[in-house]
Amino acid sequence: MKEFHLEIENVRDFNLDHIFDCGQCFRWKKEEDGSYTGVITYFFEKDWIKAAVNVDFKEFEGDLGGVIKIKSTSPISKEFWENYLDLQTDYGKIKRSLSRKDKHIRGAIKSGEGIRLLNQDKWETLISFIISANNNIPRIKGCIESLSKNFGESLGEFRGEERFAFPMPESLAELTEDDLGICKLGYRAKYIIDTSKAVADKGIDALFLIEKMDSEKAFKDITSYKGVGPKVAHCILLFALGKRESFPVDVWMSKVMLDIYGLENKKEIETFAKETFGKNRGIAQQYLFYHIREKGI
DNA sequence: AGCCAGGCCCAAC
DNA sequence: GTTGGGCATGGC
Repeated sequence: MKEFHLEIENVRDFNLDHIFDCGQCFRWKKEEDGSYTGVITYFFEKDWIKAAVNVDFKEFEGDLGGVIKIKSTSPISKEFWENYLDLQTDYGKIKRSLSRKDKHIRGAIKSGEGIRLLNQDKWETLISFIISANNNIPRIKGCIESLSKNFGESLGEFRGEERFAFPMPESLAELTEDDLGICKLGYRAKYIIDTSKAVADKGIDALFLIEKMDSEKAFKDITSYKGVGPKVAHCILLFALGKRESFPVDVWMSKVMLDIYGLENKKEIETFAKETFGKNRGIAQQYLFYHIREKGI
């Protein structure tokens, strides 16, 4: 099969393990050589991109940044990757700003210093985080792979495995709960069917409209989909709808915020985060999430 | 066995 | 508007 190659140079504040293993995405898998292989299913500039992809990163000595090397089964523009990998954002500046707050966030930033918040596909992220509710990350990954294998388009073999795109809204919308049984989604199956019908019905454009709304209105809109409560909504807003002021609080965040700052409940946590970390508190959240999962308490 | 996981829905206050 | 029970599945 033909492979398309692309390189992006002069990249800083970038670490594949931190980016792909910090809980924001579920379809990237580490290879033995340290690169990551995954599948991109993305509605970008009025069309679906579907490709199996391998991403590698070589960092230069000293302070010279590094180069991202991308191989994919179909051609994908540099503009796509700059947006997807959030390369236009100056993370050095954000980290310096957050670091002024206290030693705790400084420590968290140090353990996940190469984190970048991806700008992910809206549809895939919506369904993925419905699956994430009251679930654990390895099983979430399994459910998403199963959905793709059973109901997504085959992209052929890439690096020794047949790869599958994430299913289209119309494909999931026509399924019954019985059909979804093989994916072991549990009680989330009916939420996924309901939400898929809504998206297939309203069109993918409805998700793009949310991106343009202010956070409060966007939150109200996204929580109208079945299976999307406050926490899942914040994840989708943060990871796919450009709302870096979203601050998801799950059981891990509750643990770390209690441990570090002594905050007992969700309302306290949200108020503190807004006052302390400001408009980029979603990025601060991701450093903290990575930190607690990496180091434990 | 029982507890937990990037919680949500819905009925009952 | 807030609270609490019920909920599929698999790992530990």
